Amino acid sequence: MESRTAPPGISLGPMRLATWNVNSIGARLPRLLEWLEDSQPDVLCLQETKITDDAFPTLPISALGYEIESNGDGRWNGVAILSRVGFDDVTRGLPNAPGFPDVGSPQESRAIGATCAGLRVWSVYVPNGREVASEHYDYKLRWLTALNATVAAELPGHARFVVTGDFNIAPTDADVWDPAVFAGSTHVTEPERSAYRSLLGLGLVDLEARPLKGDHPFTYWDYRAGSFHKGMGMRIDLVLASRSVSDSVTDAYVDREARKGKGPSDHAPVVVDLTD
DNA sequence: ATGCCTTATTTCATAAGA
Repeated sequence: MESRTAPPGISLGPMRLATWNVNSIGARLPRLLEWLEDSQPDVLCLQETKITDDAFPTLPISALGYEIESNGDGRWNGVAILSRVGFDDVTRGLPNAPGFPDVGSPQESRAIGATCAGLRVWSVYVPNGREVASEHYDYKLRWLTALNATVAAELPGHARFVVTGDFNIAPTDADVWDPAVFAGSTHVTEPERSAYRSLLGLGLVDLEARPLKGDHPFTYWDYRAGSFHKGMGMRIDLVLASRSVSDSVTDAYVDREARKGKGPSDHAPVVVDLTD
């Protein structure tokens, strides 16, 4: 497919952007293909693909008109971007991300950036953190610092800029089904929320999607204990956008329908419609 | 008090997720 490159300041018409933590693209492929046909995103950011780049199921996805850029290391993690409006300037990994378990260890596959029809997009899977005061939590905060640095470096040069994906941060207490349950847990601590607010401080806007049902735009529900049907969710999949992008939003919603039925991911897609 | 579910893999058990 021919790549489309937009000159600075020129957008190429309406665009549907989406993000979805699919919890294994191998297990989710039938649901993903069905969702692509139904929802018709122009650009889809994926997280937790859990597959190497070589093994990525390119054929059935390209048959629907999408090009694929992925950054995967196999069993865990893994991110990708699907685009039917072309790719430019693909970046695998954050330029300065720490490794794990040591800062100097190889970088995990948690970020991929690309420019699609003039929109600079980062698909990110922020580390979980596991337990506060663990090495995993420290790693999460270091990783978020690196993400802040990347945004600070790139945002000034890209009027149309988005960083989206699974942030593993609930920005406020309203973003979890019961704040009392999360007291002392990761995802809600002040350092994590401070890292989120730092991203906003750089000039990004949190495009808070509307729920298709109920009052809470949750994007994740644990598989266990009937959490989805009881409304026990969290808003941790975010779309953070530059002011230019934010000003062009015509709709943004959480597609909770994708969380229903047989073999769903534990996350729902977030869909954002943009116009000129 | 804990598991509850789902995933991939070093598979009939484990690690990880959030």
